[in-house]
Amino acid sequence: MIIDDEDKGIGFLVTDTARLLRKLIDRRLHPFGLTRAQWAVLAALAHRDGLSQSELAEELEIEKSTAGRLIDHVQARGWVERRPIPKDRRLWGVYLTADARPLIDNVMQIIIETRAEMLDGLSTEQQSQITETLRSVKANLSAAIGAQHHKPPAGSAPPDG
Amino acid sequence: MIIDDEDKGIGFLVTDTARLLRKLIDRRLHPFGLTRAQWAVLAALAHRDGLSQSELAEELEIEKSTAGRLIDHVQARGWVERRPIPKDRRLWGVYLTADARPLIDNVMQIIIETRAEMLDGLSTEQQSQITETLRSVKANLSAAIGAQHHKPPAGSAPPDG
DNA sequence: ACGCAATAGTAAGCAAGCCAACTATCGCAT
DNA sequence: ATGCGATAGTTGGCTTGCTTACTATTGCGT
Repeated sequence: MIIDDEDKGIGFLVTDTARLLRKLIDRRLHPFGLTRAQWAVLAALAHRDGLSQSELAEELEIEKSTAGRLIDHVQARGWVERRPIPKDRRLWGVYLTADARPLIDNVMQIIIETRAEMLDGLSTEQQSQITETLRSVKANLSAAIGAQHHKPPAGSAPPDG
Repeated sequence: MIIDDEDKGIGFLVTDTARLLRKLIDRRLHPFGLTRAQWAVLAALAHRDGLSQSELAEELEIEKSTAGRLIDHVQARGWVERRPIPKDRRLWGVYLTADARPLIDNVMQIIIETRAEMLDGLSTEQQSQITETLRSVKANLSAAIGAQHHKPPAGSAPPDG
């Protein structure tokens, strides 16, 4: 039951790394009035504009409620607009505005620089390996969450005796 | 036509992985009335009991305000208590209660199982590599944040407005 | 002894993430 | 065509995280 420092393990390492990355990027984007999460929205739309909110949520792998609020923020800043989609009145397409374009170019530079700093000292080989490994881990976690979704934890609440 | 994970980069990969991990563990600990972040507090104290709040914050690499609130929660649940430290009246030692011990044993099992699922299919070699690589990345990020700390963003001025 | 900087902890405010519950709309089956 | 389940989006509530600002206490230098 003693937890070894070294054995704090990959979980803590991933968590800490993600937190530091968010902290760093949030600070660097702060002068632009932008957060990392909001940047992800703009980046996704730069890749493919006009996604519906649910498509955006799926793309970013966040809940639709979270996506909706992120869109609120960037829309309030004037970088994005919601347009109704005539075919289905439930849908709202999210589109970048003209204002967003120069912002994206600027921020993209910062992101690229930050990525370089983050990966400083890593060999190309290491970068490929960590990418591949993280993809496996992510897939494992997705599978576990999916399973959790269909069947609630076996040990916790089986009142049927 | 799902957008390729490929060019999203290691940053998004780390972020997504951390988020999935948190989601999974939060769900599995929910029956215990515990979150992943609160578990980290208990785990740290299981490793070394009686830390002050600032020491705990440093150990967990979070801000002391965040740590304070986490302690509030686990204290409210009765798993931890704050004891004044006579030598310095600013300090509060955080100690596990007797109630926490069996909980920790139970949760530890779940954490270990989850870790195994997360790492399923990875070779020992891959596990060592990702650990080492993540440590480098984390160090790079810490360095960047430290630099940011001393010298506010001088080079990158926001585009007017 | 006094004043002042540093440290420990708290509080308030904001963003982001989750979940659950709700409304509106759609589509399909009867 | 009607009604009902499924889907899109919103809202409210909660936790975590950071930042900033505040109080209390300490310790050091003069």
